[in-house]
Amino acid sequence: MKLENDQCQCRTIHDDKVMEARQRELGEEVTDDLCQTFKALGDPSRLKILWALEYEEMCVCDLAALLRISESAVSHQLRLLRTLRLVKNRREGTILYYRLADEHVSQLVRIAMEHISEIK
Amino acid sequence: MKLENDQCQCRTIHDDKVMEARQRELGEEVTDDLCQTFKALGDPSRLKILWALEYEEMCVCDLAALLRISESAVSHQLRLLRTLRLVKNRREGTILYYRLADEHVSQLVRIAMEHISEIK
DNA sequence: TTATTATATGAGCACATACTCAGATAATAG
DNA sequence: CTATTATCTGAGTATGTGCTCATATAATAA
Repeated sequence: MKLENDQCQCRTIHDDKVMEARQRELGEEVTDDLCQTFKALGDPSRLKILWALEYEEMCVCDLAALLRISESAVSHQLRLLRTLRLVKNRREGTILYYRLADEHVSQLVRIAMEHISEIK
Repeated sequence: MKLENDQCQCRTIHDDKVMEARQRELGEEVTDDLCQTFKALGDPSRLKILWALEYEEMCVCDLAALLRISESAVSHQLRLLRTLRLVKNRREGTILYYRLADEHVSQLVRIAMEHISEIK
């Protein structure tokens, strides 16, 4: 058992493991991008929006009616999902129809469902 | 174009779509469980922990040294990950070695990486 | 042009959460 | 038993975030 004090007072028991793990570490930017994606899926309103859009495109009004929250709230969430390129939209007159940007959301939800069904 | 005011002042443009979406809606409990899982992956410290454990089991000290945060902070996060059955541990004397509970975390991270790499 | 409809957006607030700190447990050594 | 080591945990705090409200913008209709 080995003790080592560095400036942040961290004890390190297995230096070799820590060193190896550092080789494999994700960059800060990649980590943050991944977290933003997962965080987007980690809110009930946004997850419901994405789940609804997996089946067919919908407008802001429809999503607000479905989730029983304000259109403003939906719009705020859609902006975030747009920024993360999880949804896209197309305009038809004054109406904006939103849809999933790609297959990844569906895949992520499906795997997470597998997980929660196996641990219950 | 159809206007309909219910008690929560929501306009619904496409009643049919909303009705269909309601049939497919996830239950509240499933939604919350999914969100908790994604939220767990949506924090940089927890994601780094999970990413490290994907390669090999590690103890609290090692993870604290790797992430350069306190052991207490690591322990708090590991408790959450344990509750969500994302990690497991085994005891060897006073040391607890943590590892991933199943394959789902790896799969989720891999798909999320695909997503962020395709949108850059 | 003005009016209407659908959506977007900034500010503010209430609640959630990730950390620190102090102290409690659990296993082992002497 | 006591001392030490590794980990856990509750309370407090600072930051983050999801909503509401008011207002702005964009496309269409009259």
